[in-house]
Formats: sequence, C-alpha cells, structure tokens
Amino acid sequence: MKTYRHEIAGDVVTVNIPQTYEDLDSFRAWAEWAAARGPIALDTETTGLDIYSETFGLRTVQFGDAFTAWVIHWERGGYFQEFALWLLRKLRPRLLIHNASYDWLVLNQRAGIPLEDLAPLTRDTKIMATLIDPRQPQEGGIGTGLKPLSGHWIDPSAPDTQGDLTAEFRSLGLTKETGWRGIGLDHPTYNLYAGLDVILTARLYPILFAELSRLGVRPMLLDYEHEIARICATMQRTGMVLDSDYCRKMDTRLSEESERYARKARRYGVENVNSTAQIAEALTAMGEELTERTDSGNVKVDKSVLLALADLDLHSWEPLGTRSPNPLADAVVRSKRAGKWRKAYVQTFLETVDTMGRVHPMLNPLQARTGRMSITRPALQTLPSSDQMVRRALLADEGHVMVSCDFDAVEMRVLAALADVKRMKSAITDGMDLHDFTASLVYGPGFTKQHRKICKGVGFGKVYGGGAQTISRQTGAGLREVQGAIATYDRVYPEIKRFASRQERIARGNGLVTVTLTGRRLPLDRHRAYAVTNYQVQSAARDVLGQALINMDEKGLTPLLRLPIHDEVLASVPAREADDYAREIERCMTMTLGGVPITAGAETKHLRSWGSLYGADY
DNA sequence: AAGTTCACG
DNA sequence: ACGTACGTGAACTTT
Repeated sequence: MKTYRHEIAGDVVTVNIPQTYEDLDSFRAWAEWAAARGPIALDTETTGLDIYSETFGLRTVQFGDAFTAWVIHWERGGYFQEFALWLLRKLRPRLLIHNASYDWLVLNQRAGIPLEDLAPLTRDTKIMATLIDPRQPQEGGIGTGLKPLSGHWIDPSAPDTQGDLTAEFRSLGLTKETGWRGIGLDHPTYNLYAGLDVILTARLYPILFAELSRLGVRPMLLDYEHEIARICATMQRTGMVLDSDYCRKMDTRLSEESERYARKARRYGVENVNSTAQIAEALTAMGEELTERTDSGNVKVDKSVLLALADLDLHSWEPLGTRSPNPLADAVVRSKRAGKWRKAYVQTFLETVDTMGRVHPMLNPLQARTGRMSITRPALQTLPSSDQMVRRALLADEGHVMVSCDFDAVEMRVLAALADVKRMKSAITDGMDLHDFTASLVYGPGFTKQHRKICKGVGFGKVYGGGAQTISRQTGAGLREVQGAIATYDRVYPEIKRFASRQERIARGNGLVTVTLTGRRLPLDRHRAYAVTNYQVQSAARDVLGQALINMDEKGLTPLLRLPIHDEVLASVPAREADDYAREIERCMTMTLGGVPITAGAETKHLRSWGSLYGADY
C-alpha cells in the first residue's frame, strides 16, 4: 500500500493508494466499516472534461471519510475496477459528491453504472453550498468550488488541489489541458490531492448541513435541487442529434461570407473587423459622427450603431431608407456576424459531437445567482433565434420530431403572484392578454398598438427594475410619454411598488439577502438593492421551470427532454404521437402559483430540426 | 485581466 | 433624496 499523510484542520489524515489485491481487500474492509457509520465521499479523476469523446478516460475513483481516503486506480483495470464496482453496485452506501452531475456522468459512461442508480444515493455538497450562498468569490461570495469552500469552512490552508496540480503539470512539461491525461498515475501530488478532495468533501458535508439548518433552508428545497440535477444530468447524457454534414457546409459558407466582408472592410482601412478602435477610426475618417460611448468612455461601435450607419433595421436587417448606407459599417456587421456564428456555434458543434453524432452540452441546473440554469459547450441557450440557420443543425432523434413548449409570459405572471397584484391576477385568470389589459387601464378602451408596446415595455421595466430612460430607449417611445405611462401603471397596479419596497426593506434587515418563495437565499449587491424584484421574479420563474421538469419526469418524459431554456422546454418526441406528447408536456408545465394560473403552449411543425420551429420549414 | 461585443431568455 | 434594466456564455482585442 502506498500511503500519504497530510494535515487538515489540525488532524492528520491518510490517503491510501492500493497497489495489490491485499491492499484492495483492506479497502473493502474499510468500506464496509465506513458504510455502516455513514455516507462515503466519492470523487473521480479523469483525462479531461469531454466525457463523450472517444479518448476520454476515467483514471481514478476515490472514496473516503473525514480522515481516510482511498484512491482506486481504475485505469489499471482488473481487480481495481472490480473493487470500485463492488462498492458502487453491491455495497451501495450513501454518497457525498462535490458537483455530483459530473461524476454521475463519468461513472455512467466509463464504469457502466446508470446515473439513475447513483443519484438516489447522493448528497451533492456543491448544491448545498449554492443554497447557502450562490455567489462566486469575485462577486463577494464564498464560492461554490471545493477549494474556496474548504478554505472558508474547514481550513484556510487547505491545498488548492486543482491549482497546485496545474502548476505541477507545467513543471512536468504539460499544460492545463494535457496534464490531466499526461500526469503519471503514480505521481505523488496527483494521488495525494485526489485523496484530499474526498476527505474535504466528507468534512464539508456536516458543516454545510448544519449551516443550511441554521439558516432555515427547507430540506425540501435540497431534495428538489437533487431531483433537478438528476433530470438535467440525464438530458446531458442523452444529448442531441447533430446534422454534421449540414454543419460542415455551414462552416464553409460562413467562413466565405465572413472573409468576403472582411476583405471589403479592408478596402476601407479596417484590417481586423473585431478591432473596435480600427472601426471607430475608419468610420470617423469617412466623416461619420460617432456620438455613443461605452461605459469606460470609448467610442461605441456595436451592432446597433453600425446597423444604423448601414441604414438597416436593428432586428430585421431590412433597409430603412433613412440615409445613404455606409458600406464599411455594413461590411463589418456582416463579417462579424458570420464569424461569430461560425466560431461560437458551428465549430463548437463539430468539436464536441460524439461518435454517435450527438452533442452533449454541459447543463448546470443551478448556475446563476438567481438559480437559473446555464448550458455550455455548446451554449445551446444562446443560439440565434432570428434566423433558423444555426438551429437547423440540431435534430430530433430518428423517427422523432422536435417540440418546444413555452410558458405564457411567465415572468409577468410570477410578478402578479408574488406581489399579489389584484387586477393583474384577475386579468390573467380571465385569460386576457396582459399587455392589452394594461393598455386599456392606462389609455382607456381606445388604446393603440403603440400604447400596448409601451405598456409591455413598462412591464419589463418592472420585472428588470428599469427606469423611464431605458424603457424609452427600448420601446422607441418618447421619454415624457413613458414617464406618464409609468405613473399610471403604478396607480393601477399599486402592489408592485409596495412589494418592491417591502422586499428591499426585508433584505436590508437580513444582511442584504432576499429569500424567495421556495426558500432560496439570494444575496443582493449593495449598490443594486433595487434588483430585488428581478431576483425574486427570475428565481421563482426558474423554480416554476424546475417544477415542470419534475412533473415531466414523473410522467416518464425525461428521456424525451433535450433542453431547458429558462421559460421553455425542448423535446424530441415520436413523430406519430407528436401532438399527444405536446399536450402532455403542456399539462406538465401548467400549474398555479399564488392563485395565478401558469400556462404553456407547445409547438411542433412535425419536422426533425430545431430550426423548423423558427421561420421557414426544414 | 479587463474591456467590448454579441448571442439568448 | 435620487435613480439604477436582470441573468447568462463565448470570442476577441487591448493592456
């Protein structure tokens, strides 16, 4: 047995690395003893984060408690794998994992243990930490990584196992990317840190548990988050079918387009279309007046500035006919758009696709401060929606069609529920269009389309905490008119202002933390305490989506789910019963919140591509 | 590392 | 007293 010792919070802890069958037998004896006493912490070391690439490998599986860790060299195969599998399949102790989704998916993919088997055994210390404080260190929080949490709760001198290893990689001539694969399986630091991670996780658990109960966070919220984590991990495992041939054609086409317009920009002196300084200088030399400034005071040459110079509508890119188009501005926006679509989307699709032709984006069910989910590599929540070109690359399964189901104006409904806005609630219950109803209250029955637009803008302003200026800019309506609309809005829906000031007062009395309907604790930034309304609304809307996912899971729909997108769910459903599935998804997304009906509408064009739901048919 | 821009809800 | 649009991921340039 290879053994390392290390001091954590004044205790000497032991990291065992079994080398022989006899060593593994000792591991088994320890596991049986430990499992009888409580949960066992688990972690894995892998060759990288690309779980679904062919070359991905599971290197070690670590188990441990607060004093002892066992680093099992999975990579050595044979008995090493058998003992790890014995623990997970036969002994089945309760498990403590930091960021469980990752290890579930790794063990599912490389050890053949379904995540459905592991999830019910698991408590995730990252979820627990996020419910205590969701902020990252740079936002003024503790952080939710194992390193900052250990430093804060266990031992300020706890090693930065990842950071120190990265330094070790460099001294071995490896990089952050190649190190996890290239470092020797017997490297002392690698093994010591692999073991310390589970010891730290084991120590974190009781501390975070006590902290959650001290703060009064309901155990139900913790259970709910673990369910959502399982559902999201399942979606990640399933992935989405990619039309790779189409992607390659799109890659070529976008590359040509980007380069063609870049050449045109070069004729006007812009060598690099991504250089704001070059664009500003060249446009000024052409006699354009650039009046807008960025926050730091530089000349602003973003899309809205450039499209105006190119005489194009901000959304449709149709000619406006208000001035003679500036050819450089036109070339720059076109080159940049093609370049971005290619680099951020198409190329990431092709880089991340697995051998079965599926992409498996990473879903983080609890990423934003408000609890909102995020999706990365590829960032499938942010694909262009104005044009179906990029979304066309993603398909429903063979024999399936794509369905998307959106909540109806969920944030306004959540606001009505949380703030108990009487007239809003009855309008929603009566099935009226909320912005029409508001416009009729503000402007009378003869309201115009422009009036409705202003009221919609004011509604957004309420949800986001925006002022008259921003709403005026967004809606294009005059400042005075918007100011008047806001004043009337506040008169007809007086509960919103009352809710906002009440929530802000409570948060200030609670160390600048607002607690949501579901018991989520959301820290506010001192200078933006007004954001409390948005935090409350955004977070409750996220929990409505979470509940919908759980409803769908209970109906056995999880294998069909593809993506959660804030107020929308994307699913791949059998073509023949598509409409039945669409109705079932709608039912799962329908609920009431504080007496307000939350409804959803599913859409399908009975076609395979996601792009089919946007514009023309494909 | 900071700043800018652009894609989404 | 006043007024503040919210939350993300990703690529790229400049420093």
